[in-house]
Amino acid sequence: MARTTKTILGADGRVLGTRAESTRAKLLEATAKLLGQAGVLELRIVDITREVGSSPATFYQYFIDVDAAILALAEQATRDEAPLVSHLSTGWDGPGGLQRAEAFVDAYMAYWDDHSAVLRVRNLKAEEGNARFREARSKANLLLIQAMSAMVEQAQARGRLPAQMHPFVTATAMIAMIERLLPYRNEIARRGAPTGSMRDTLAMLLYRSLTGR
Amino acid sequence: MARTTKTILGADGRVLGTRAESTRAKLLEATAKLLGQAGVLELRIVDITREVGSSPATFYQYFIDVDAAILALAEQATRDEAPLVSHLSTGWDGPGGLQRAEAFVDAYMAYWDDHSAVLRVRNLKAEEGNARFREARSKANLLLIQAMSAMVEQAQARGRLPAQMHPFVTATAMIAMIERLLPYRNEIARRGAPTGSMRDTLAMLLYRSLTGR
DNA sequence: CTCGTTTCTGACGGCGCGTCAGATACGATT
DNA sequence: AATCGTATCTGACGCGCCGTCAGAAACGAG
Repeated sequence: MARTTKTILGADGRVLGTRAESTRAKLLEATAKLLGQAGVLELRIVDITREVGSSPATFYQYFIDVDAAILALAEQATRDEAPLVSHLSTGWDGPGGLQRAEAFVDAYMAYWDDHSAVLRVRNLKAEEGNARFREARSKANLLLIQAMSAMVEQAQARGRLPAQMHPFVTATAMIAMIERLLPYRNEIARRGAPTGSMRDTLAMLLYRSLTGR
Repeated sequence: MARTTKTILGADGRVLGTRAESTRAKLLEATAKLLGQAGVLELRIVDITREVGSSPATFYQYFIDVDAAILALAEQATRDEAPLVSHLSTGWDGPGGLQRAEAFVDAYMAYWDDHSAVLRVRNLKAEEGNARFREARSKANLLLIQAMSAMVEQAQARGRLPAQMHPFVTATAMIAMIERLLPYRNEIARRGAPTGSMRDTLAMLLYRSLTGR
């Protein structure tokens, strides 16, 4: 296999110069911005190019379609997710375990806030059966799920969690829960739940389900 | 407030005759079908009407836009979700509690399978900030969340769950977890997790988090 | 069979899509 | 500084879907 340098390519596979790279970056930025303002369904390539002051034809020099651009953004998000694993790999046993769970929830919430629009679309497409996006999602969560699985296995070995809990499934469920609950935040606030109760509850649920304590 | 009979109305608010009602139903059915086959992003009104063998103009006699049709489908799904509450209202304490949790998970999975495409779009639009869809989602889950909240409160009163777990947030988190995990099913299966391990794990997580046992 | 009402549709202007051939900007070379 | 080859950009086009309207067709009450 050829060594993969991180050279960025255009839609036709050509290597990009500096000017082109900057244009591509601007297009991605505009895509992310519009995705956040309206929904995916309203996203128009014309609007993206208008945003950066160029022509629709330019867009197609960098991405074969909108999906390709969104996928690039999703991969960017994946890179930002990796550092979160540091909150898990230390383990949550012993004193201060719950605090570490809370720190993880905080970090995950911040991460999600930064990328919510893109992650939403990534997950939608993954669920709709798009292989590329499903792959992107798997890859993004892999490290976290592995770390959480290890926590479950350890808790099971110590007899704190029942054996019929499948570590991988449990870990995936935890990610699912936290991923999904964040969009509900406003709704929960509207119900009059005190600020921070979401963080505390989520941390507690993770802590209990992963360590068995 | 006037008594609301379940009269179905057209896009202009007129009362529909039998012929019209059947056309409307066919359009909804076609919408659901296409939504399941491809994604929302590929859903074309022309295709819906082609499916039914009528003209695009007909569609607009019943729904002001695609969203209106999807919303109607979502409300249909809401009606189908209500019976699930019977699995919760009996409580999961005492012997056989875990089995009841498993029965609930089974029922929820069946429900989700029937409506996945519509629910996916409903949730996407809700998360993107669409008020009508957010309302539809709240309403759909309300009964389940209330029942789960009551379970948490009871467990807290008995000292089985910590007080800092907010009942409403916990309940919402449980719904979020189960809702979200289902689309991962294939992926989980691909990882080699045994059939049924997802059901068992999910049931165990719900059981532990709601009853504290 | 007639006629008023309900329901359907053909046809149209508008707009975004994706593609091409040609225009423009760049920067290396002399 | 002028030239030239290449990298990058764009105007313009044909296509298909959108959403609307005026008129056509189907219905059913009498």
